[in-house]
Amino acid sequence: MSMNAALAERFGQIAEMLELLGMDKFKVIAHQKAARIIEALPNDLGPIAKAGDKKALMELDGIGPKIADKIVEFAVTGKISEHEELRAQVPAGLAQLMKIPGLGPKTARLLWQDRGVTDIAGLKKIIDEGSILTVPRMGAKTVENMKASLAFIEKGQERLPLGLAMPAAELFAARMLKVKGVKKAAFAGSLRRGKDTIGDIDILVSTTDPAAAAEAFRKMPEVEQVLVSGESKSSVRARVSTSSRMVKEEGDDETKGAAATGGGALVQVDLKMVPDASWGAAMMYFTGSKEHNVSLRERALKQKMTLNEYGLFPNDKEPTSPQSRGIKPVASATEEEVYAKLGLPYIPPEIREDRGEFDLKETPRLIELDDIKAELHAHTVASDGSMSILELAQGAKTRAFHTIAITDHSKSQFQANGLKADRLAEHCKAIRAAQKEIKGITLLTGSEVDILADGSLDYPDEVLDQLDVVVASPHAALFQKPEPATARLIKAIESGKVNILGHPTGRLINRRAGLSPDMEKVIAAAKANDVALEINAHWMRLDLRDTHVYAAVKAGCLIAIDCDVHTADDFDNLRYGVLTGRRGWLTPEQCINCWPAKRLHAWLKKESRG
DNA sequence: GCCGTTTTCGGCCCGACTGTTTTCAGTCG
Repeated sequence: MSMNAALAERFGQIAEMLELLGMDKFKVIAHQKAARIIEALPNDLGPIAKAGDKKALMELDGIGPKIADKIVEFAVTGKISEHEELRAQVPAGLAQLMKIPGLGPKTARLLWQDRGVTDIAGLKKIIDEGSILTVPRMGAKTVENMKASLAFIEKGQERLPLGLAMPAAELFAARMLKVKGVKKAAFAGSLRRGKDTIGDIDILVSTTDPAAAAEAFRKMPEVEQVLVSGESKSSVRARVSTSSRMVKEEGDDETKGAAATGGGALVQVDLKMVPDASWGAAMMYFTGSKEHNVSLRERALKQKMTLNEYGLFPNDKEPTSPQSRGIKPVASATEEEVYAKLGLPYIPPEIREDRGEFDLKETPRLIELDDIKAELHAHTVASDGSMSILELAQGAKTRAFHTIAITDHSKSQFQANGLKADRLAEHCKAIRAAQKEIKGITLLTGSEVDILADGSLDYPDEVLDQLDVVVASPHAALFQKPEPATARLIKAIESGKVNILGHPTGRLINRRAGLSPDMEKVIAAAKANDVALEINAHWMRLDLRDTHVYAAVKAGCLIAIDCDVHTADDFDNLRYGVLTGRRGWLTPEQCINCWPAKRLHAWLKKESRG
């Protein structure tokens, strides 16, 4: 585990334990915030912390003198004394208790101090005995809900990958649009912000008939449990497909798919209903992030206004909500006008993370799907792809790309039928021959060459020199420690033979953590050597991840967004790569796939590479 | 514990829903 991850984990635990002890909630929030900030940092805090550079640490938003001290203490001793002391007081199993939906810190504390419950097993015991009913505020219904939530978390609830959640959310929204009275329907939440995984699916509708919308929502075939159902919101647990292709093919046919088979993943889906005049304010509220919204509301208060999901209102400091008293909002119908009245440019959803977006003077021109004009990472049947060279070229041409690079695996990927040098030479001939058969798109010869554990490349220089494009990627030895991983990637970057560093960490979402190199150093090396860092657009990879893209973009490093095409459907993953790029504030200028053919081809031929 | 376009002290977003309650606490997003 990297130093940052270990620190974030400890601050998260400190926050949890303080909460369980009923300590000051703002101290809790401060530690939660510190954990979140540190988790998202691209660079390793180790060197700064070991040097005792408190001042540098305190420059980070949310890190003050006390937390800086704790970071230094951890870097030097490997421990945080406050963390150790709290652990001696609070049973470790209580954290698990708080992960049960509906069971928060107050209840966990009550169960612990009143009944001696210290973990989930203890909770189950008093549920079975029935003695839980004598705990204050514990009635039969609460216990029933608790049992359902226990069953839910025992199935192991992973966050749902973007590529599975988005097709499902589009299906739900499309259905809601057909319900009587519904004027608009869209998904919001972390899904709209393009996060790589999501905890639940948020659907917003504007409607004149909330009761009809709620009923249609609860009766959808995927719904297995209704959690909440009120006048303006409903929450359910629904089963969604875990085969991304199926949802697309399924369309709006409600009889097939996950709901019928019982497969798939169980996910919480929230429906929020608002009048159409509140659409913009509601979209902002429901899109988040929470941190972004808190900042917006604080900003509103400073301007003598108050912001909620119904609109931006003058702040008359009355205790009841302005909309309930018929006060007319200053802005509410569109997100643009709400931002404008707060003195802000429109902020794209993907960057609403309270990470500098409030300093923007105008809306940044972030990359869009249609900006992408080239695919530079694709496999054919020569290694582990399912398409021929011509089929691949045709697929790229259909998407109006001007260029596609054929980059099959190198020899060490024997399980993927990687090409030895002689086969690669033949393959390049075949690519050049295919070029003669298809017009309107440029075919480039290339390889996805393995970066071996020591950082050397899987082909000798003279082989790489023959190729138009070299994508270098780590595939094996993905459990390396951060230091050798950093050296490995930098050695590949500095080889002078590489155009693009492919899926730099090798992570697989929910399955494999991959490498944890010092990304700040990798980014600096890539910038210095004019190597582009890839955002692999496959939803199981999204590697670089958003925070790495953000750091790379700030450093002026070039980015490639590629689908790593193996089958025809893989081209459709591009939108996830673009969303990840947008989360990193990526502009088309900094993304080589957006460049005109001439500029891209000239860049690939740069002299430093062969 | 953090932070400053009122502030270095005194704040720190806002509303919906549920279940258990006789008016509200706890949880969630």
